[in-house]
Amino acid sequence: MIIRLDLQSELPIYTQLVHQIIEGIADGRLAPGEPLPSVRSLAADIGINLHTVNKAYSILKAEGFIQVHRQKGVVVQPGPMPGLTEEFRSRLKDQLRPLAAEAVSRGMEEEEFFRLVRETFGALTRNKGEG
Amino acid sequence: MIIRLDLQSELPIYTQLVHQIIEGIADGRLAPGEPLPSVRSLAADIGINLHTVNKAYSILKAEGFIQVHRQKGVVVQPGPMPGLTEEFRSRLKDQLRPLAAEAVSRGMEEEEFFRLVRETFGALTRNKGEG
Amino acid sequence: MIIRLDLQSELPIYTQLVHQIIEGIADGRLAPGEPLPSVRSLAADIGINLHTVNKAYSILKAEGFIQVHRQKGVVVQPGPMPGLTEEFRSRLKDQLRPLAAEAVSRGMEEEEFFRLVRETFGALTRNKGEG
Amino acid sequence: MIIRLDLQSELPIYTQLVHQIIEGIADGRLAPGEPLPSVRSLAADIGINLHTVNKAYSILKAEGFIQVHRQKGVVVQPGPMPGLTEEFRSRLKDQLRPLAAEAVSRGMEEEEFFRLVRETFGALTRNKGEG
DNA sequence: GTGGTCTAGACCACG
DNA sequence: GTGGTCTAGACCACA
Repeated sequence: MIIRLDLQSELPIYTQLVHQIIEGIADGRLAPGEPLPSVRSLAADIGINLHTVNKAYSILKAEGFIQVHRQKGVVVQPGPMPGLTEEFRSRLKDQLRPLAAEAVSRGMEEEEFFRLVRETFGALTRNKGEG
Repeated sequence: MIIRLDLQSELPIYTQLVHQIIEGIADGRLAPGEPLPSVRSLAADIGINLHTVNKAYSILKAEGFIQVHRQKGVVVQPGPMPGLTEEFRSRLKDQLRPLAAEAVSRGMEEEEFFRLVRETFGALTRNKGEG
Repeated sequence: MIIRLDLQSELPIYTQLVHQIIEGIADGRLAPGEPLPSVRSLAADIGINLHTVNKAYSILKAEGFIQVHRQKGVVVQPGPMPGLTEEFRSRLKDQLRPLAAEAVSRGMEEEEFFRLVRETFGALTRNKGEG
Repeated sequence: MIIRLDLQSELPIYTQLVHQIIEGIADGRLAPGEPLPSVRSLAADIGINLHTVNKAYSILKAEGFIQVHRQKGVVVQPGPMPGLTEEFRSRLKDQLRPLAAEAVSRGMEEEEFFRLVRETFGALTRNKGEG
C-alpha cells in the first residue's frame, strides 16, 4: 500500500501513519489477515525512523486494528475489527463538531456540507473489496 | 458565553478556545459585532494563562472571525465572515477523511454516519439566531 | 516516593516503574491528585532514560491511574480510579493461575498459599492512608 | 493433554508452554512418570517451532519438573518434584505483589481478592488425581 | 520547565 | 529477521 505523508503537517507522523492504515482497512486495500510491512522495512521505505512506525503500530494494536505476532510480523486484524463503541461515537461527534461549526460560521449550507461528507464517505466504500 | 475546557485533552487549550468561540458564532450565541471579554478577564474567568487566550484570539483574528481594537477591545467580526475558500473545503475534507475511515473500519453504516453528521450540524443551526 | 528498580530483572524497567507506582497508589503513599515527578527529574533521580519513564507514564495514563496535564505535569488520578472491570478480573485470574499451579506442583498446601496472599495483600492495606 | 496457546499474548510461547505443563502437573492431568510427547511431535501437533518446545522442556528439566532421557524420551518427574524453596516463596511473593496492588488500587475488597485466589487454587486441586 | 515527537543506534529475546 | 527495550540527544509546542 502506498503511504502518503506530509512531513510539514501539524499532525505527528505516527498519527498520519495510523490514519493511512485505517483508511486502507476502510477502503479495502488492506484485507483482514493481510501482512503489513515490518517496522524496519516500512520505516526505510518511507524514510522515517523505525520508532515512529513502531508507535503507529502500537496504537493500531492497542485499538485492535492490527495484530502483532511474536517475532513474526504484523497483520491486519483477521478477526472482528474494533466495534462501534459508545466511546467511539462520542469521540466522533466531538471531532465532527468543530468541523461543522467552522463550516456553518463560514456560511456553508447544510446541503454542501452533506455533499462533502457523502463524497468523503463514498470514496471509501465505493471501491471496497476491489483493492 | 460558557466556555468548556478539558485540561486533560490532547487538544491544546488555545485550540479548544478557538473551537468554542467558532461554535458560539456558528450557533448564534455570539452575534456579529458582539463584544468578547478582554484577554485578561477571559483568562481570569476560566483560570488559564493570558498567553493562551492571546494565542486563541490571534488565530481567530488572523482567520477573520474576530476583530481586535487596541482600546475598544475584542468583537465578533461585524462585517463579512471568512468565506468558503477552496483552502477551507480542502482542509475540511482532509479532516473528515480519517473520521469516516475509522467509522467504516468499525463497521458503521453510511446511514448512521450521516445521522451523526446531521445531528451535529443540526444542533448548531437549530437555535441559530435565538441565542 | 522511593522507587526500587532491579536493572537485572527480566521485567522491563518501565514495567517495574508501573508496578511501583500502582503499589504506591495502593498502599496510600501516593494520594489522589498528588503530583508525580516530571519525566526528566524522575529519570535523572533513578538514573534511567527519560523515554523509559515516559513509557511507564504513558501506560499509567492509558489505564487511568494518572493524569497528564498539558505542559504542567503529572498527577495521580484525582477522580475515580480505573475500576473493577471484567477485563481486569479476567487478567488477574490468568496471572494468578500459573502462580497457583507452580505452588501446587511444588507441594504447597492451600493454607500456606493463602497465608502468602494474605500477607501480600495485607501489607498494602495495613498502612493505607498513613503514607 | 490439550495445550492452549495465545500467539498474540505478551508471554513468550515457550513460557506459555511451561505454564501449561506445570498446570497439568498441578491438577493431576499429568501424573509423575507419565511420558510427554517428543519435542518433534509436540511441535508438530501445536504448530510451533521445534526450538520453542525445546526451550520449554529445557526450563522444565532445569527446574526439575520433567526428566529428559536421550532415547526413552521425556517423562514427568517420577521422583520428588521440586520443592518449596525459599527462592520460590520469595519469587511467588514478588509476583503476587503487583497483582494485589493493582486490585487494591482498583478498589477490590480483600474478600473478593481472596475469593478469586481460592477459585483459582481450588480449580487446580479439585480434580487432582482424577485426570 | 513540561511533555510530545523524532532521530540514531544499540542490544536482546524470540522463533 | 522480527518486535521489544533502552539509551542519547535534539527540537518543538505549550503554558
